[in-house]
Amino acid sequence: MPTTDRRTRRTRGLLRDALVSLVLERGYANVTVEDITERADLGRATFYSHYPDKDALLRHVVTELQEDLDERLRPLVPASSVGFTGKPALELFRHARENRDLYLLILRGEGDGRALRQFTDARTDAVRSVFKSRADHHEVEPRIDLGVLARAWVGEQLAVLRWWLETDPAPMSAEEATGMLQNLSLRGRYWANGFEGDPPDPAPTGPESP
Amino acid sequence: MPTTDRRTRRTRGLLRDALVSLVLERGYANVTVEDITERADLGRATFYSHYPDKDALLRHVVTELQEDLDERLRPLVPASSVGFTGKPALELFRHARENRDLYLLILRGEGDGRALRQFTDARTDAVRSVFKSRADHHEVEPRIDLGVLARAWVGEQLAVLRWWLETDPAPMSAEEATGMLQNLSLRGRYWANGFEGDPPDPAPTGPESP
DNA sequence: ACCAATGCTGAACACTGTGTCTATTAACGG
DNA sequence: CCGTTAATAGACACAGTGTTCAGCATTGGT
Repeated sequence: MPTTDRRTRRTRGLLRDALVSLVLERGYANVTVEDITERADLGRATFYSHYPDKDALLRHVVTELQEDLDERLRPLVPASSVGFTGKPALELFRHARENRDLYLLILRGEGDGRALRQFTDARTDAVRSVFKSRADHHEVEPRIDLGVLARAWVGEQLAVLRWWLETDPAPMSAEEATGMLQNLSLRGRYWANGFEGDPPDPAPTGPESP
Repeated sequence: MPTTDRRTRRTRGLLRDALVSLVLERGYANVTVEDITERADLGRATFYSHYPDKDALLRHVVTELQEDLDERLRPLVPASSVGFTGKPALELFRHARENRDLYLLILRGEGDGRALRQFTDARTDAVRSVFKSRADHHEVEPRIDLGVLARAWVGEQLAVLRWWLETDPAPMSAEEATGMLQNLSLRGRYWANGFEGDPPDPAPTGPESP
């Protein structure tokens, strides 16, 4: 339900684009409301008739992105709770490529990291619920708390996503990147580093280990 | 080589503590220089005779923390390039527990995420070089680019570290937490989720997958 | 114990950016 | 076509910044 008035839509879009480009250029703290309205070619008063402040604009932009992402992920999730298809990760990477600037802004923690926290937490919740239904469906007992597992997986995902978006020229396709990520995450670092077989048991980590 | 003058040391310490506590209470953007000096019980002018602005203080505090961490990690690194001891991760977690507030501030991306980026990047570089020397030492061929591997591992580590610091009451000891993290990271998500054996090969991810 | 050097302080300063308001003009949609 | 709503320029009080300076207090070295 986008606002009906054409002027409003236009103005908010201009503000969004101006914010994103300016923040990537100078960093969130070095962008003023006047900078934004100037680049958007709008009066400063106009800004305040849409958002109470700079933070509110950023919050709105990020929330919008999340909703868009959720919509694209929704049809994929039932499938992924059955096997390890890697499809949600692929869709995330595609979505990120289509909204590269905004994703970079978020992943770099601009705006006091609030955007990144919001994004991370939302992803983590979604991932945890997929893990949960997968565990139930296959009747397996997770060896590690699913909340922790979800956090670790999201941390891994977003670190690689940031690398993939920042590296120029593009190092690989979204398919290749998520395939690699999937292999690393499912098989583990021991395998990824090039070793064969099972990793050694972790060294005893008591207060005095020889 | 700490500054010799006792007054200087005292003042900088007070500023550091005031900054950290205030940022955790209100968020970086909602803390003014006057807030800091007031809590530290110092004149506002004093602040500017030490740091040009708020950002500089935060940068300094984070850099100091990094140097302290590096010093504690240095003796452990040669050992860890031989096997997968998990000792650097354990030391990181211990260091974080001893500097809980500052770590929380960093991991939450306060201060436009600059601190977090600085911290993440430094860790990533260190980890990559360990991976590199391990690969050389054991003469194995990494299956994934070591830079990517390092980023993923640091992303995983810091996500779990943040969870461990934020969860109250403390869910487990540093030894338990890093042991769990090590198992997850080395053996992978397939194992951690409770499945047995090797994960299925990733589904073909071409433009048209059935 | 002394004292030159250095750090701390409060007050005043100009300046930048914020958020609000108002009267006016322009564009919209039904 | 017209009543409604959005955009705008300009003015306003205000909060926080970063600088300066003259005084006072603490310091470390001799």
